[in-house]
Amino acid sequence: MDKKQEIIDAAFELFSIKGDHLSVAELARAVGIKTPSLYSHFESKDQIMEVMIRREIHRYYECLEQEIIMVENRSCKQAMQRIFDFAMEYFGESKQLRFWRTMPLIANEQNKSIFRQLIERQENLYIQRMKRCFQRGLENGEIRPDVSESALDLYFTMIQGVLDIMPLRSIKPNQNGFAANVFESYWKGICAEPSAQKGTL
Amino acid sequence: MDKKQEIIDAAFELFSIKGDHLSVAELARAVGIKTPSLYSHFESKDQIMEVMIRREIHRYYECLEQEIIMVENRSCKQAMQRIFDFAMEYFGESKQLRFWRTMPLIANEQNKSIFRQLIERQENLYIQRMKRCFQRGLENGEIRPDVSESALDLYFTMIQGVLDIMPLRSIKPNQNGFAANVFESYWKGICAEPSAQKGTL
DNA sequence: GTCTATATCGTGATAGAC
DNA sequence: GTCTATCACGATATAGAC
Repeated sequence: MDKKQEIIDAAFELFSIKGDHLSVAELARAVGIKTPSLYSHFESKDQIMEVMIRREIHRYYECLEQEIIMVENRSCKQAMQRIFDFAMEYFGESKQLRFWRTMPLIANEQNKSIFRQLIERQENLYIQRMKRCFQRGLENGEIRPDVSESALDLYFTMIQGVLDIMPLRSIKPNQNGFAANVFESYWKGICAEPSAQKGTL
Repeated sequence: MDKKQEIIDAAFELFSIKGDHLSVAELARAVGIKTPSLYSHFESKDQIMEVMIRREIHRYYECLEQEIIMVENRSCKQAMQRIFDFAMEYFGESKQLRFWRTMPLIANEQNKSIFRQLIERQENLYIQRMKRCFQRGLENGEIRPDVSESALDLYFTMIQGVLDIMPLRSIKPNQNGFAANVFESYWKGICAEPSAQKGTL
């Protein structure tokens, strides 16, 4: 088995728990070696962090990309719902949620800047894809014609916000009612036939 | 002037920039004394952190409370808009946004637990108040009668989400268009006469 | 690749003089 | 209340044997 990989895996685990406070000693212990041995695999702690964070960012947007491709010929509602659900599933793993909350706050400014740019680029691709999905909904009449494009921004903010609010209120990702109801409320606000939609309360 | 207060102020500034990495040496320098002198005012670094964080949590919910009282006899839309705007103003100060992002990630588990409880209690009061506002909107016909209570959760998630998304897309709080448009989209989704609302795009 | 031993630094905190 | 001097500790990292 690949020790390098093992180290990165353990670094991810520890980082999502202890954030920047993870020490190389803990990391070494987690993979069953002594501290100096880490330095046969990596140059520095910062390098380990960089590789680990870069991998997770890449992994997330890779999965997201695949989900989007899979729903490209579905209805707008189905697509938006699926991508919403995907975010809930991915971030439902509390490790991953903590990773993304912690990552922007790391001390190393150089790494921080690298990740910012990486994410901004990926995020723009994601926005473009969802914009097309939204347009499709407008064109095929799923979405009311008077709905502005800001409703798509409301969609993005909803996803982020649900992920903030659920831990704040101690709602577990399993209790899926909260997230599902919020999405229904959102969709009801932009869909063409509000009276035809089934209420959730 | 009160040195104790000065220290807390400086701790807030530094914490919102450097998070948990702020050192007592920096803190002492910031208020123009040497490290050991800090310990005439406080018992430990953890205590300084506790007082400082507690103060900011209190300050925030105090302001929020006042805003809510001020809009209690206004229309539902005006009230929701005002509270939304208040959040944008408060967190528009990047210090405060960083404070609230960083605070849940501090290392000291005991402090962390104290703040969790403190916030959860305040947050419940806030939710109750907004629930009443929402009910008012339903009763006086501002909000469509078929809108479920989850639309209020969508409101909360929107506020949180806007605060996440804006820095992610490098949108400055001054460029108020983004937030304002998202709120309009939200309101359009729940208000009684969608055709009467002015679109924003 | 892994180890023991060690270097070097920054940290939070204390003792004790003024 | 503030200082100088100092401590104990844990951090990252390196040297060099196996």
